Amino acid sequence: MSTPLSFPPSVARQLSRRSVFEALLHRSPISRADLAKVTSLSKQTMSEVIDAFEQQGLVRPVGRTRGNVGRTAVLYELSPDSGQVLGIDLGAQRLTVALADIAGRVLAEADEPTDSRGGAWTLDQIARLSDRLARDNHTHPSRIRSIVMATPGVVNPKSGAIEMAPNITGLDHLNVVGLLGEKLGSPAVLENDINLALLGEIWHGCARNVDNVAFLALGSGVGLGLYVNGRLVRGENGAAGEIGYLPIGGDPLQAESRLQGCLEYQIGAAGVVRRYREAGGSEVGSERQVFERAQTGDPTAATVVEETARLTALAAAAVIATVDPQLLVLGGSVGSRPDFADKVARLVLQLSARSVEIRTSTLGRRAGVVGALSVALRRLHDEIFGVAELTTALPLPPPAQRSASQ
Amino acid sequence: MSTPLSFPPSVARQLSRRSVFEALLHRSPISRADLAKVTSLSKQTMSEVIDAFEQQGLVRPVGRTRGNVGRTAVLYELSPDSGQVLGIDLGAQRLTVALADIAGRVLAEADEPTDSRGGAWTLDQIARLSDRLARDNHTHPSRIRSIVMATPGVVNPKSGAIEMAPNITGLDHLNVVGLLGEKLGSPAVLENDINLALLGEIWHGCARNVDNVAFLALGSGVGLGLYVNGRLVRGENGAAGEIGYLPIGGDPLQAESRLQGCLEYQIGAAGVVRRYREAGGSEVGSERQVFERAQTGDPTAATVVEETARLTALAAAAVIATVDPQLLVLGGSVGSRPDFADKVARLVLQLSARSVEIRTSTLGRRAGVVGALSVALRRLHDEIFGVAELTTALPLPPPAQRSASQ
DNA sequence: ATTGATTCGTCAATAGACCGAATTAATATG
DNA sequence: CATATTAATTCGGTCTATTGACGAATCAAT
Repeated sequence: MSTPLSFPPSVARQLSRRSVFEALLHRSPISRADLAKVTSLSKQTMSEVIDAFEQQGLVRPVGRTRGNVGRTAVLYELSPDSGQVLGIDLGAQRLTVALADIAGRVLAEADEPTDSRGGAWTLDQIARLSDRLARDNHTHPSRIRSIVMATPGVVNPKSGAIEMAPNITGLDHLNVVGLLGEKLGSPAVLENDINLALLGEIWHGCARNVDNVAFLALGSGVGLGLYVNGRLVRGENGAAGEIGYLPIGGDPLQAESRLQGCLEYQIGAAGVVRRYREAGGSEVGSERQVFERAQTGDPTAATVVEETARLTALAAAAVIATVDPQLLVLGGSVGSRPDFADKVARLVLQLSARSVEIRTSTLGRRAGVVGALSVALRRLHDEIFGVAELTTALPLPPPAQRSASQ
Repeated sequence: MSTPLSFPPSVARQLSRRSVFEALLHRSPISRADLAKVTSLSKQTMSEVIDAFEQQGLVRPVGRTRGNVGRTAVLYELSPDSGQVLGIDLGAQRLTVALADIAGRVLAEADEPTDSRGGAWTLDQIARLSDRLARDNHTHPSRIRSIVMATPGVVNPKSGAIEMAPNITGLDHLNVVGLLGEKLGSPAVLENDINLALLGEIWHGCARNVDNVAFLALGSGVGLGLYVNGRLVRGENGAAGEIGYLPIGGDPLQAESRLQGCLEYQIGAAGVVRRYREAGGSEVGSERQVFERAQTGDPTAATVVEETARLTALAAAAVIATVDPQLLVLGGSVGSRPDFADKVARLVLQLSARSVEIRTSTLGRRAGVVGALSVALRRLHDEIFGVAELTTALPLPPPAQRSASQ
């Protein structure tokens, strides 16, 4: 329970390093004098810290100031080759990989169709694509120090293993984290794709600087990412946001509802197609066609789309009533269609007691990789400058406690 | 943005003090030698810290060790009069007040019917009762250093003001925080009563040591408290957990639904009574009688109760699908009825994809005050030993960032 | 070209905080 | 009563950060 480690004076140095690093992260080419001002550390301390950083290869000089009165200052920035991170988005159709340096500068991105054979083939494909990406960018895979992969399905927050990956075959029984880390030579972590898309929107997308966000993704399935109090909500089993199981749109005790979720049975891609067929619509290959036909005047399709929007809005209203987010982001291949998102937004505002801001995803299918990068980056930073042990709130004593005196 | 204060070596001392305090909190009569072991600080440092604490009046010696080989050690405990906190639960019917010392030992508790005139009378009543409680316990109101009050309705998380208090008249337009703090002579904070009941169960009740809890309270109204990632979820407007507005149990666009909430219209106390009347039941004064009649064989009442349980379970299932808690606690005057809770629990397990532990509140109507005490205590601790500025995660740089070199 | 103002960065001195080792104090045990 | 054992203090040394003084490098003006 109680903190196992002592606090030698070096915590102070650790904190100093941390705040210098943070300043470097945000105002990159910067002089030691300015760093001292920003961090309100002394110039002296600053020189010591920067020297250490430079010896470590974390930081490098980039030119000097010019034009100002007074002596010129040496400018520093985070060294791009001091550490890199890899983000992977493993989708059922598409595999995307991106590389960023320690300062969060995105160096490169690549994607290709996912190997449909699944299992070990998929892992091989990931390794190959990542490797190529690194080499094409004049860097070496060994520089990569943190890897995060977005995957559909439920990721167990304790073991980090994939528990249900409906659309990618043969991954549930593999030690994906272990194998991936081994193949790529650095620690890898998995996270649900919707959660990472949400984090992507928070870092680079439409949800910047918002602390309470709900991300509703509607595509082949329906899912929710939750960001509350500035932190991702995973849930006890990693199953937070599995709103396919919301008791909305049908009888939740029915067989289909129990199997794939009451709501998902209706508004998932398969559900949309089924409802269109049941309503007498002609044969379609995918849910996309239903939406396209609705736009070109097919009344049956329009009704199906309308009902889909209504159910989506009900789900959104349920989430809003439960967590009261500041912002609702609509995403996914269906959810981010402008016509559809508009309908949903209008309905949500009618349904909710208080008004919520609603936006559509700006990163689209890139959201997953970007989010993966952001987590990989954060993990790397924590590894170098972590102060996790110090941050926990003072736990209150258990009830049994009674005064020893009197 | 960046940390405004510097880190003189005294952060180290602050952290040491903090961890010594924590150890004192949990293993109260304890010697300096043992403290040194537990915190893994040196005996030397420990003596310095304890000396300072003693001078400050935070700690006091209580006897010595006996019976062991070697020199006896002086035992210390947190001094009960070094700081006290007050918890208040302002209910529509009942006003409860409790006093605890800095170590979380509950010193006294008192309650009486709420002054039905509301507004300023209620505030006066609170001040009077609190004052009496302090004096009856040989302490002085001036020793109280932190006050937290539970109140029904939505509390704005930014201003701390009551925004909707449906059952207590004349409080919404008063500066309750200010007046209360003034009357009682120390800083006061408001929090929603269900949120505090949840925190009460987490501190002293049935949800100890659980990090993801949903507390579903069903009484005159219906509400939810959410505890996620070890923190309370308030929502952007303090309206998280307003599940009366879940689109369950009726048409969410209907006038009643929009006004008081779709779900609440059905399963709130008024809704239960109304449904019983509509189903042909004889006249009843309160929802309680409906539940009692159901138990004594009234078939109409039984049907109404059954439907209430079903809707409650649907709401619970919605919450579980959204946040995936480890534990669901049922509370409130209706929700904690054993017969009712059993029904709901059975239904929830049928409805949810994965099994969740379900318990009923163990603190009952005390939950609110206990939770208020826990928050008041935490605020006091943070005031003395806060390290809040250091705990924020390293923010990632914004997307605009580009390398200055090349 | 010289001088002055201004800013950058280092040096040296000092204070706060920690630890480990040695020392003194107080007790139980044989 | 001597001895082992544990508690607490004293002392010396290390690490970190601050402060003020000072040299170095530049722009601006004479």
